Amino acid sequence: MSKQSNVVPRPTLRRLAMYLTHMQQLREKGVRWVLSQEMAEALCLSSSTVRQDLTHLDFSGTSRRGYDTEQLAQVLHKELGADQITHMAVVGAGNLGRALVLHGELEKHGLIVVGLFDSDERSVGKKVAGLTVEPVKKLPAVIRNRHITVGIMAVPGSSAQQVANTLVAAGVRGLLNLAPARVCVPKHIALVEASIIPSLQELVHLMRATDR
Amino acid sequence: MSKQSNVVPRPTLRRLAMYLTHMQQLREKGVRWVLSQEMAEALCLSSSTVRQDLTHLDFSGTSRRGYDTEQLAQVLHKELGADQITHMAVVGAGNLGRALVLHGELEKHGLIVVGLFDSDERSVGKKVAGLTVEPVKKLPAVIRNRHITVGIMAVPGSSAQQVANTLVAAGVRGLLNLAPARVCVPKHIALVEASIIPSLQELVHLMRATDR
DNA sequence: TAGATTGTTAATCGATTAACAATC
DNA sequence: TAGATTGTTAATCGATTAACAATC
Repeated sequence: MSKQSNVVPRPTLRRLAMYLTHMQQLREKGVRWVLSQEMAEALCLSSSTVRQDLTHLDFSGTSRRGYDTEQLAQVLHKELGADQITHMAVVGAGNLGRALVLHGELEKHGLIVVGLFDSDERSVGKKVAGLTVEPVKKLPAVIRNRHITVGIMAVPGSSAQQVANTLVAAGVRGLLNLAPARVCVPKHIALVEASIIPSLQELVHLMRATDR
Repeated sequence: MSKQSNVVPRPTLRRLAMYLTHMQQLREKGVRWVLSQEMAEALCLSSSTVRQDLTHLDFSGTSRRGYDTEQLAQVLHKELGADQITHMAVVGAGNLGRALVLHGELEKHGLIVVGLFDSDERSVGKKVAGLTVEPVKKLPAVIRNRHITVGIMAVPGSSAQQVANTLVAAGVRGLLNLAPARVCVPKHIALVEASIIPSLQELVHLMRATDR
């Protein structure tokens, strides 16, 4: 009945998102029940990890039958905040920033881009899928007026920290950093890194390492 | 002289990429030496973590002076594979896939997109920055002919596993998964996940959790 | 009931942090 | 030399895995 202690470890959190997409796929196929062992196989995990992860949810399985896919999908949906609308701002109207605005999948998860900013005068005023690129100096006012709680940074590495500071000062409570540079934020601000270049560098190293 | 044991832990690897961009920024400013403590502050780490990480490199600092920024940049550059050209294929010519092809920064790191594929007939033949979108069925031949070693998956979650299988069968040795679904690959294939939607779900959860 | 699967507890593994000896 | 910083070793922390009792 009452929620678990509520501090979901980060690695678990990432897997919860995977469980949700997997449940949605199973439900489309009409599968009602799934075993921890089956989930583990589908997602390259151990069944132990799956069961441990699910203890963080306000949810239980049934011995010998496994987990109700619909119920699990619902609980995960809520746990990952998809039951509420989140307003986001994208900073950086380059190729990546524009791609995000055009990305239709976000809305399915309650995520809406309601602001697009760029520091380059020349791109200000351009339209991207119904949104107009606005200058970064308008950011603080827009963040407040449109109730934006998440900032997505799609800027060059050299300006990443400065943009992060601006967003935090404007009042966002979470940052997704897509820039190829680490940023520092106060610890009450949630930060997730998903930069592509560092990920590719990691990948290339792993490939070399297995060579030898 | 001889390389360290050469199994760089993943968390360390991610930080090595950060150290490299930081070194490049310092060098632009003309900074010759940097202390582990200074690096730690700039990147929100502990100096202990920085020193531990650097032990994985074929490189040493100097007591009381710190690390030579140029030398460290060089060693990191090499360690992360930027000294060699890596040919990559992007699968999925949607907004994200096209943004990657147009992303000018990749080449600075020795990363070149030499193939762009899509399963949708309608986008086949279109040009994106000098590359022509090719049908997925040509993938195996192209991977071989153009010496492609990395596959970047920018496809819907529902087709992610199938695309991964195709890429692996075609002979790539590393995969960057940008699709919102976990994929399984044989263990000799390097895999890095950098999907945006799961990252945003993680972020939204973290924001909620700190609320309470 | 018997048997298989969950939920949970304990053991293992790996990464981070702390502490300090070696070094410049 | 004295003092501060690196490199390294040991202690701590956290996540994963293994094992098993509870449950259906």
